[in-house]
Amino acid sequence: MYIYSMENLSDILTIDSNAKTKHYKKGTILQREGDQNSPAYYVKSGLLRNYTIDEKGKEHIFMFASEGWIIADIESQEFNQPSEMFIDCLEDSEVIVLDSESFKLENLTHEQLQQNSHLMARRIAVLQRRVIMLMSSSAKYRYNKFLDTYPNLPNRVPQRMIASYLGITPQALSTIRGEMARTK
Amino acid sequence: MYIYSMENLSDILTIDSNAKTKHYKKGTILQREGDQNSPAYYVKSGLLRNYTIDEKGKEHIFMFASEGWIIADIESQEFNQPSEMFIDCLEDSEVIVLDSESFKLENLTHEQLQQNSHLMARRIAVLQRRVIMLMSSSAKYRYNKFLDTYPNLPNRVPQRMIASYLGITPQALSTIRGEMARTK
DNA sequence: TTAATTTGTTAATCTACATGAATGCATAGC
DNA sequence: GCTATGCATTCATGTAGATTAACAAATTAA
Repeated sequence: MYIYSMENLSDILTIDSNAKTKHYKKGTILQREGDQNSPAYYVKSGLLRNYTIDEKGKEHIFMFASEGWIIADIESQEFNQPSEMFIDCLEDSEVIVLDSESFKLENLTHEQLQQNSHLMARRIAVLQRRVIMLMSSSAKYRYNKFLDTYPNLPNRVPQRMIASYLGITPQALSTIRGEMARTK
Repeated sequence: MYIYSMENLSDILTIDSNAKTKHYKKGTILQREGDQNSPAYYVKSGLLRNYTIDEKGKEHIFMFASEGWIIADIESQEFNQPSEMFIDCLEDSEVIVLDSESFKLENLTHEQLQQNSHLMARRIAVLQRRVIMLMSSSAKYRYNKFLDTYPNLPNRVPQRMIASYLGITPQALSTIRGEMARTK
């Protein structure tokens, strides 16, 4: 699974000329664990997230995708396996659904492959940083880094989901915020 | 930075026909933080690792690369920035050094780009799993998963480095191993 | 060979964060 | 509009793993 931003919509439409914009209500689940041939979603407006649910029933959020981002389950696409993750809408959203077929590497032009490689390289960079942060930084540090990196998200995303993204409980995040407010 | 395996050497040589095999002694540092134009390394024999060092001077290992793997700093290549990571030899190693120039997307054929995309997709899958594991699993579980996934590495890699890869201290890993040995 | 350095183990203590529960607010459904 | 469900906060308690330190075994250097 990955997310990346694209310069503009015309790029998308050369990938899949059949692509149509769809409107989804907040809370709509676009993809479930177990789905086959999971498509990619380009977000025109609104906000999506993808996440897994572990054995204990706990959600773990990988990524938020707002305007101009693509979100997809790269792993299931690469290995042709049923998806292990969920994608849903945190706001009413306009989304272009890109058929999994049109995203297959065989169907991409040289240019599109290059573009794709850049986007994947960036995705790798983000994931790598996140691994390092999880291994070496406190929850407080990670939260501040999150605020720096995605300054517009905190207004739009419930705190329990930010906590999930950071890998801590909502209670722990609340405590951190309390401390920060007091220390000022 | 990423690592991936390649079917055979001929693939490599079409990428960089000038590539020569070099021999390095155990402990040799191939790349340092701050290096520019970091190349990719194909491991013919031996064992490499890449890692960062944080503000407190602590090492964090991203990956081990044994025979047939490529290791490189994708992030620094993608953004043309000085590398933030180290690469060194854990054993005497035979390595093919692939010039950063020959790895630029502009110089790759359509086939090579496709190949590259597959490898990056896999790398993303691995990193994603690692993020999830760090967020949801105990050190003990992660260690056992590591043993399952890389059964030949524990003999070749010192424990403190396995601990570093897992994101725990050597003492914690030792305790876990002690418990496992006792429980049997 | 001996000395010096690195490695792995064990144990005592400390701390960041989890868990569970109670409370006040906001949001959504009817 | 009222009720019910979900969300954020706070507190009390529990625990995994960090830290510090001491020691034995293995490796490297002289």
